[in-house]
Amino acid sequence: MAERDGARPRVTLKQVSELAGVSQSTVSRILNRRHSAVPIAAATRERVLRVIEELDYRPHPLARGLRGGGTALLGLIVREVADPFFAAAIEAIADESRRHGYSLVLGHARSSAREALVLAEVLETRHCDGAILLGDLRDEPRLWAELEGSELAVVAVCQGGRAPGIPTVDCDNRVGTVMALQHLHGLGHRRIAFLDAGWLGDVEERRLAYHAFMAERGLPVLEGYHQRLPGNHPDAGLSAFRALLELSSPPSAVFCATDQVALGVLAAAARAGLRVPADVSVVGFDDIPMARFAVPGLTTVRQPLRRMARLAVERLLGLIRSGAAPRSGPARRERLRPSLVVRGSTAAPGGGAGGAASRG
Amino acid sequence: MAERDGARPRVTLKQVSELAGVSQSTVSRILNRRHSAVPIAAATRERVLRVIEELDYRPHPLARGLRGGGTALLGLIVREVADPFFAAAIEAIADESRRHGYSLVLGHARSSAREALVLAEVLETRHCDGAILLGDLRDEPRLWAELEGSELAVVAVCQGGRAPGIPTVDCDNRVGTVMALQHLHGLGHRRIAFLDAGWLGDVEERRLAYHAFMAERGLPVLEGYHQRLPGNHPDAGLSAFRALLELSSPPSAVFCATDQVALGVLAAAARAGLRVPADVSVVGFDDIPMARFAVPGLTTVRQPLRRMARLAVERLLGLIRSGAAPRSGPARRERLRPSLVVRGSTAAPGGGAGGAASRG
DNA sequence: TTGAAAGCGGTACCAA
DNA sequence: TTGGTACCGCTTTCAA
Repeated sequence: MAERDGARPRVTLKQVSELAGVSQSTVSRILNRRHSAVPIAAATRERVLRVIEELDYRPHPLARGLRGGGTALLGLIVREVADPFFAAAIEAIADESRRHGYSLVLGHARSSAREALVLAEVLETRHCDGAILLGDLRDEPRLWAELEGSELAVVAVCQGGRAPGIPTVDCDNRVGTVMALQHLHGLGHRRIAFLDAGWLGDVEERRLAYHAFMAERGLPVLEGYHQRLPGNHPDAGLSAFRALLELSSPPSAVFCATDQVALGVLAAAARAGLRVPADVSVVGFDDIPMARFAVPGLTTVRQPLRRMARLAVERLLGLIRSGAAPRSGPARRERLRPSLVVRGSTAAPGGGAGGAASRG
Repeated sequence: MAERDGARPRVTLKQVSELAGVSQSTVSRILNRRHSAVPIAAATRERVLRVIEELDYRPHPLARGLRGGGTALLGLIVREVADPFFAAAIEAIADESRRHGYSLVLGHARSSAREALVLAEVLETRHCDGAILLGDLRDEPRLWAELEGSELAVVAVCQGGRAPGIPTVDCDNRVGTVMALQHLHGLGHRRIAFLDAGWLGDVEERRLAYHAFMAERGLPVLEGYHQRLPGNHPDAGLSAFRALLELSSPPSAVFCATDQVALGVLAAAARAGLRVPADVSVVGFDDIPMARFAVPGLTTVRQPLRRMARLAVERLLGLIRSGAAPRSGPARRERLRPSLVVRGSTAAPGGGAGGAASRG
């Protein structure tokens, strides 16, 4: 009755060694067989392994980490955990990490000086063996400062802008945008509007690509055709589409920087009594799970998420294994090719009563 | 050139103490002032704090945890990270945890013996000070076995079924279901179908509540009115709704166990040329972010997620502070009251050409 | 082929 | 009020 009731006090390496009648070093060696420039007697190993089994012994990760063995923990810093695209990315990264024996520590990066600090603490220490930056975090100066000074292994995913000295994995937003616009253009659309999704991340590249495409083809970007949204949310897409309808010459197609925005546009169109795609075509970007189930199904550009996750994790583990991150000079940037997914939200213009312009 | 280039070798407690001319104990005490049954000279504290500042010293969490100080890490075990409802829950829990200085370690629990093991390792060790189980994990025997044997502080959220000896926070699914059905009933619906969403979690309580409600009011649950779905996904809702349309007497309203399923129903209705709510009313459950932007807006039952998260984290921290979890007997179960959110997907029956029955 | 022992960075108990 | 010091559980030389 002396000890806390039901407290199974944890099996230690020492106990294993004693019960097996060997030294701790021996047990440790058997556990980490990779370091075996040292041979071990088969009989000894046998015996030790049996004891380990019997006692259901598990190495203490903290102790291990403290001594320099790594923590099997990867930090994942995300701005918006609940965003459908990022949620899917988190899932993919978590799966991929686990395939390699790592768990994720979630750093939710909602802007705020104090929070960024906490986050940095999680990172900077040896708590995590490495970290993945998911999404655009350029507006987190403390984070970058912290990263700069540390030798932590870091990889960025969907970072949008370049991260100094940090290997990056993202999809080729320019190519994706061109795919979307070519699709619309091919259907006969000329009046194509663009809704961005705030200033963050990949959105910027898509915006640039839109303007480049329109200029190249000599398509007009009328006043108001490029709507600036306050953030990446259906709400924003909804309002922006309304603004589009107020224009003297509304577009016949809308290219949205993200699916989230596009879903808002679909909602707005429905509420305005417009039919998609008869009255107006809509294209998104990302191919979030919901895109398939929108009404109508959303034509969009798919990011190869699993492959991106795999690549990011592999790069990160590579960095970890190879010692530290030589955070200097331009780092490798991996750009995966997206693909166009055509669903029901796009069609040739004029299928309805003359496009969105016919409204009112 | 002896050491790795750019490796800032980490400031330790010892260095601080030496530079400040005090002992390690003193520094440690100043850092953890809560344990101060011990007074400390103001001058000393001053000096030490300055050195800490100067050296930008941060305690090593691993070392701290090893000695028993806790890791400031909470394990979060989730089945489906990318599910919109759970993603929102993760966000809420992450925010709440951070308000208390804790980070989350993500355990992605997709069923698989080996994975559950890895997960258990993360938990069982002192890696995490406690853990939150999010969603139904009853089919993870290894997890429960592990939990049983450990003294880890654990709280379950949206667990659906009871978890033996584990404090639980969820919403009152029965009340929520009744709200939804009363709403439909009040609008005049009598032929109300139910789509479950697999067998997991809260769904079961909603199913029971549906049958109870229908029986009480003497409403018929015709053959096929309760569709069993393979899982919680729009896809499943889509197929199930099609099956509903095949019935000789299709329902005038559909109550879905989750919004995910309801979104699938909305898509299916649109593809079948049915108008919602004129031809058929649809109600969901959860109020995921997308529900507002569905076409039409989805009437649904909202779970008070922030409050649930707050409660869960507080309970967990309480357990952690109070020592261990006395994993025995029935534990407290907190059921929060949901609320009905009426949007455009519900209306009195017969508004269209006679309900879904009129199809074909 | 194996063992002894010195840490890793802190915390906390016991003296002074 | 402070300092000394024995650990926490494991890895890793260095010897034997």
